[in-house]
Amino acid sequence: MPATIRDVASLAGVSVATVSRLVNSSGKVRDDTAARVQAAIEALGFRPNAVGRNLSTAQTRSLGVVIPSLTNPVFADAVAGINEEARARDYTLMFTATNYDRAGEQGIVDAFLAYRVDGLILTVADPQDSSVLDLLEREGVPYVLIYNQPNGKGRPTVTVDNVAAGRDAAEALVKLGHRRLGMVAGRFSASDRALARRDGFLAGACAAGCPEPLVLEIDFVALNAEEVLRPLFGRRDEAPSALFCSNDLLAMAVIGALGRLGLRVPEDVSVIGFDGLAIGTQLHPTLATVVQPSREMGRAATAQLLDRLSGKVPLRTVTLPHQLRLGESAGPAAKPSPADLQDPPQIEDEET
Amino acid sequence: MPATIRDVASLAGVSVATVSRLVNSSGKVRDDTAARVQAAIEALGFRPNAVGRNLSTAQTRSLGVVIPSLTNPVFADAVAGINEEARARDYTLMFTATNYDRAGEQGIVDAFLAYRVDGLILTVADPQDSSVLDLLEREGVPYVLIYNQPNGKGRPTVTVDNVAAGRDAAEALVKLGHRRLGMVAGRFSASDRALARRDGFLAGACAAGCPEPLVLEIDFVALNAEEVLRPLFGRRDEAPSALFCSNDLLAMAVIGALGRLGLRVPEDVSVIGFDGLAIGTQLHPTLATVVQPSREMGRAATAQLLDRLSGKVPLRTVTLPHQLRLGESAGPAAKPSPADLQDPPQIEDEET
DNA sequence: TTCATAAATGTAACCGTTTACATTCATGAA
DNA sequence: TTCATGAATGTAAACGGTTACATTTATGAA
Repeated sequence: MPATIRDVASLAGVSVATVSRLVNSSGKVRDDTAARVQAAIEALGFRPNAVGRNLSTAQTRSLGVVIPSLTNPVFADAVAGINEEARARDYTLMFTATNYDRAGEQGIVDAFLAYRVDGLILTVADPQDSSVLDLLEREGVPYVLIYNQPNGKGRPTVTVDNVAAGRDAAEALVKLGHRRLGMVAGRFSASDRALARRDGFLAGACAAGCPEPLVLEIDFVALNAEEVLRPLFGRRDEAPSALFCSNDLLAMAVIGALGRLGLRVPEDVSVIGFDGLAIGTQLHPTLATVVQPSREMGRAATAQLLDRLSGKVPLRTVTLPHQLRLGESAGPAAKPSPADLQDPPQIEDEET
Repeated sequence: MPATIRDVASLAGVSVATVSRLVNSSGKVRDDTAARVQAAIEALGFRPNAVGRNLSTAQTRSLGVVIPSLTNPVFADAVAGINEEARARDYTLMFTATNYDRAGEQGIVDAFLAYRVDGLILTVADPQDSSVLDLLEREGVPYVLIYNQPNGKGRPTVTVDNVAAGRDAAEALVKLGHRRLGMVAGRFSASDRALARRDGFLAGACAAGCPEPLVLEIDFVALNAEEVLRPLFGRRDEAPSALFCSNDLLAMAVIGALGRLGLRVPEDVSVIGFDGLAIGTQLHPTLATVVQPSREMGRAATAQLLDRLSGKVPLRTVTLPHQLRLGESAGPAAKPSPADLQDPPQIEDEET
């Protein structure tokens, strides 16, 4: 129904080649002809059909974006960055969320490949062992991961150093005087980065000579932080005085749950999250967190992919700096030295 | 480079038509031929090129999604719903956020039209006066709005009744004993729905015989709720005892700011938000809010659009039910009548 | 004026599908 | 065996652009 390039050509009395040249500024056309063609274009409301063009040029100027979920704002932030960069360069985004459904990844990528996206940006469940990524390699379709932890396979990723960040979180808590640390995480099976953060956190705690932190795995969807935390704080003397949460959303829920359990943050328990969600700075107490530059990560991944698409710059793994933001939710441990002195005896009593 | 239908056909020793019939189950092909073709498909790793198909069939099985921002989880929720429904029906999503840039809407929709999306789902700045929507009407491309408040122009929308919802919020607060109400909103110029909520809220307050609530407009991006609220609560006896926020994110920031101002929620000030973000139920105090079924709105809009695309069901405006969720952040007004008398002295005590 | 040259424009094949229509093949009744 | 019939398959023309190459037109030097 809409006008085609041929309609324009015949109305302007020129050939389709001339119209194409004008539309794409891909060749010279005399001023008066250009005017005639332009008039025809406007008269017909001609809008070049990208499908035809894509078929002919064998590229679509579109990118596929695959992330686990939009429910966690951290991904939304990354997509915002991707969106900005893509738009600036006149690329269009095909988008989908997998809802952490590992099998679903395949179907989605299949669809994107059918649409012949020029490249993809994804966060997958397991980059070490991903049939989707294998497929992309095989088909030679360029892609960049985000959030996924770099890995032996040398897959191009834009991320922060999750291990180091986890260690930093531990060190920050230790510096505040905490010794009994704990970690609350979503399902590790769905998040290689949460796993890396845990490793770093445990290493940091260990290096500081703390007892091995307790690690709690919480189902993110059927979230009931209160129930999960209650047993942990049954005996205050054994309970952790500081909790590291694998993401900010979880940290917010944990702070809420602690409040409902009658525990004050940070006076009774310190909490530090991960992500650096903007809303964290608005809460009371403000949320201590490890900030990762999500928007920037989205931008960087997109920029890299598009650079690769024009020119042949190879894709590589980029580690962006994370940053500790010590909000009010992380405070000094209560009575540092007396507590430390009293703890060991208690423990030994128990053992004997 | 990838195999085409012709490659498959010649390898299998059949015509392209047969391959096409098999791939799309659009005609009969004998079992043995089918097997041969199937083998060829697998041998070559043939993946039908959607671009070619789209050109030929003049439809793309893709939808354009245009929303103001992903930073507010409420939109992310809607997109999640859109995503689910689209995926279930084998449609692909082209996505972009406008960042509340009204002029940008045009470029985005132009791009989507160039790609020949089969339909669009959007939230625009001003549905009353939108060149984008006019364009879509003119081109006959089906679309459904979400969040946008229904309007005189009869544009198909999936939303809640924002006016009624605003009124409900006012009534709920009044029922809790509050009389001095206030509202905090983002920029009305960017949100017709915030405007509608305000209208309803004011109407509700008025109907209950309350003094006209103060309405504060806050720039959402350069958010500094504390500065904005401080003057308001300088004189406690004149300050509102309950605040209605035009969205949950804002409500969370407001609660945080009140905390920093030394005011307790809900003991000193009640706060009620709008959206029903999931995280609200995890906070402490839990967030009182008007719940709108965002995910469902996304689903419904998509379902409607897709129904329209197959079959000729006309598009219409759907108003989904909202629901008051009275969280802990909204509590009874402090000692209705005596408080009014005692408040001023208390403040003066603190000041001296 | 003539001609070489460059500028402007046109022609038509091609990109990878679908599909109307034509053709061939298999089947079973006569 | 023959033939009508329906099933299976093939042929070729779209779809809406791009672009290599051919052709025409304008320009200016001789």
